[in-house]
Amino acid sequence: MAAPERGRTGRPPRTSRAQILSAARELIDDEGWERLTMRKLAARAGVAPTTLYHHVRDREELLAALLDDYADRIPRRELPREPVERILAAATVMHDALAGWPWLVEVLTADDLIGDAALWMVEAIVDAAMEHGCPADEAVHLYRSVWYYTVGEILVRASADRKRAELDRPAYRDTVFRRLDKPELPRLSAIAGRWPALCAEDTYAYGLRALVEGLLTK
Amino acid sequence: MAAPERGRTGRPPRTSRAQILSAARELIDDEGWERLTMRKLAARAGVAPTTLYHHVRDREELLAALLDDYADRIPRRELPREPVERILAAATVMHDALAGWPWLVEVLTADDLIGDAALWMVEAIVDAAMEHGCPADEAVHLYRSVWYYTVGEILVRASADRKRAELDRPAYRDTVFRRLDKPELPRLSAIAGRWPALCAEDTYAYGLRALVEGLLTK
DNA sequence: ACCTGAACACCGTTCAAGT
DNA sequence: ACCTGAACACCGTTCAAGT
Repeated sequence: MAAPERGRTGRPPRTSRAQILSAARELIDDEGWERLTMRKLAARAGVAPTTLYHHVRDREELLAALLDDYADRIPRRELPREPVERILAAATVMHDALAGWPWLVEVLTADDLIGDAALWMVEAIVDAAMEHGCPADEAVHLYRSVWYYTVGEILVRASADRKRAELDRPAYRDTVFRRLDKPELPRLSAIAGRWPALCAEDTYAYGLRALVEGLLTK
Repeated sequence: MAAPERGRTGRPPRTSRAQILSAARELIDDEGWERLTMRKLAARAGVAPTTLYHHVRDREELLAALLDDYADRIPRRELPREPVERILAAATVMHDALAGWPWLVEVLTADDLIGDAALWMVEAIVDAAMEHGCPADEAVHLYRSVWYYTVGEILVRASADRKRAELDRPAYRDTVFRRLDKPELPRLSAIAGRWPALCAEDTYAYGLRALVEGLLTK
């Protein structure tokens, strides 16, 4: 009741939530999200660690805020009219957004955390599937299959990249494939040398199209 | 040279690596893998925290050991002869093995960590794809698409389950879908009420079949 | 209202010392 | 050879006290 519109009481703020968020983004880009600690973040923001708790509830809320923020920035693309192509395009927007900041997937993998701001992509996919002739349930299931595939791709690629960056150990896969000349694994033995190169290829779009066409031509 | 076959020198071991691993398994089953700390593990094993480092190099090696161990226990199933069905069956074995201990995915998501013991499943899929007529590269790409889809499904389901278990917050998704009556999201608004139920359905096999058939009928 | 230092209850890991 | 306590360099978070 007595709270004045403009004149607040007490000390004026020196730190804003926005400052904290952008410091957090810097820190994550520099060191990765697992290495974001409240204490390091405070240091970068130039405040005491305890000050952070005036602006965010806890570490988890901070990460969720970063995620929402990022989702808001995803530009809304014009999507093709043809349903199948529309699904592929919307899924690709999701995929590319995640690929740009793969740690998000690790924070968010719950089916849902696709906050508000990202729902238009879900809508696009469900709508296109229904326009193509799917009943509602199937459209949702299609969306979920696409989501599984997309999350998996991002995650596998992200952790492969991370492993590659930590050059200390020579990539477990390589040691596995080196000893790989077993009669019970003829196909893998034959292809062992080319395996790393084949895995490095970007086949997201390829698999996505197959998945969607497979789902729609049942 | 002088090392005797049987008579070792020094104090006899009181702790074995196997004991540590099984204590770790208990701890993970009780509290989840993120909560497995070296100190808690030591307490459960009845030794000093520092003792663990005599038996495993560090926490990461411990987790890798658990993973290898688990992979060794996956029973080798007889797979169908028909290629498409063989792919589906092998993928399902992978899927079910991971579903039984979903934290593994989070440890392992690198494309590779499918240690030695699990390679037969990869072999089965690549082999079936080639028998069906795929060239080697395509067979590998098919395997990877299946792997993405599988990893994604496990991960999304596991973290949804975890969220549900932490009942303190009322599932972000539900709050999102409650306010969901926006004209720009007509499909989602119409289906909002049924969304949770639809997401709870197990559609792994459904999407897997579509993906594989989509990939093979290009 | 906003910020802080001190403190609590933790971590993983190393290393010199004990048996 | 095996095990340990003490110690190091960290965590996230709370809370009473300062301005």
